[in-house]
Amino acid sequence: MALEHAILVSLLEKPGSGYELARRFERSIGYFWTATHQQIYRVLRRMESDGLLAVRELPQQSRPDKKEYSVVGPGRAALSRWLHESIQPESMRHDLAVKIRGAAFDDPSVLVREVERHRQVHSERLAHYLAGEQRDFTGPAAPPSLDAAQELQHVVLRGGIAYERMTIAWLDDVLDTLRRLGTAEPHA
Amino acid sequence: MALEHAILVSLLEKPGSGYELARRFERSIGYFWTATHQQIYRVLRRMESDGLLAVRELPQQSRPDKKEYSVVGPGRAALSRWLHESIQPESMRHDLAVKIRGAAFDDPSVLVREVERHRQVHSERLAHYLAGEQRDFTGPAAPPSLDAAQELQHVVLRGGIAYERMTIAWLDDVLDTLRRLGTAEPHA
DNA sequence: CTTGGCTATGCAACGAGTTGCATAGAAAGA
DNA sequence: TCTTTCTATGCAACTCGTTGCATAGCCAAG
Repeated sequence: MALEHAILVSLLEKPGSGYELARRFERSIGYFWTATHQQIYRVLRRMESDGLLAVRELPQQSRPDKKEYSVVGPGRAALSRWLHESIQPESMRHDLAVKIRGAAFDDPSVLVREVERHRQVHSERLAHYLAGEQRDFTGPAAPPSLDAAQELQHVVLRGGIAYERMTIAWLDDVLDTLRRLGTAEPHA
Repeated sequence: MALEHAILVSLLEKPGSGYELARRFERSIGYFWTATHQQIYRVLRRMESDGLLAVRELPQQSRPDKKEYSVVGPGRAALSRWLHESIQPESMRHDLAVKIRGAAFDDPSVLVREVERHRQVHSERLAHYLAGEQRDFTGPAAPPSLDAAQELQHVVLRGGIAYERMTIAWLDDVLDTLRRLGTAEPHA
């Protein structure tokens, strides 16, 4: 149940509402974790009733009220406990790879479009990460010296960048292979 | 619901029992998809009752009977349909990255051991993949020319290799960062 | 002026995935 | 001999995660 921990980290970095968390999960935290707003609201309520979080109701005009969550003592302790546990290395879950192997039982060339589309998405993500890196860490507007939290955010972002670069290179390899098979063995 | 599709691909590559599938999911298919035997048995039963698979009961002596599943017409059609659909590019779910960002709120050096352990696991996986590549595709015992299915298996395996190499390099980067922070700012 | 998007939260239902347990005989190692 | 491991399947209970829907007022674009 690492969604809880991802939420703790995100709220320690900055308190916020469920809605705000959901948006963060589409951006920075979402580089390596995703969740829908449903998931987030449900877990937030549970974490609050477990005493890991505190809520503050912020009435807003012309907008629904907002519940701002922040981490309290037991939440911080829970995160610390988790950091000292060991987790098992993640295992992949890569639909596209399943499709690629499956293409052997159909026409491989039907996947060319799909793989191109994925390549496009990963290119955009890479550009987005690189822009973020410039903005926050390596560009002229970035702070001249970084604290520990920023250093760690940067190394995670470098992981995201490395992942996208690797993925793009691999998808090019896949496209070459699919096109080679397409011309060599035209299917029905 | 891509587990269904992963099972279809695996059974098209070679019919087998739930138990055998579970073992494959620890090896080749498992490079990019995982499932427990529970998951697999349950889905197999559903797929069979949906008419996607056929079962053959193989009585065995001194061993529980085995149910060998194979893909039948509608199963093949379901796979083909799925191949023509588009799927959304996967999104990460990387516990370790959550931990790394979380380490800012504790002592970063507690993660060194953990990251080293993950690095070790990924090194072993890389060695395992490279051995498999030698055996099946690039070594002297590999078939001299490959059919489409083998080409596609190979390009997926190359993806696994690229992934592991990238991950190992990134974990080295993480270790450098953690160690730098550990000496620069010794915590309580 | 109407459609769609944004903020903000939530219910209900479902499907996906994990964990613990159970059975049961055979072979291999301590 | 005793314990563990392997083959082979399965139930029950649970948590995790997704999808569709609902509310509700505001703002911007067509």
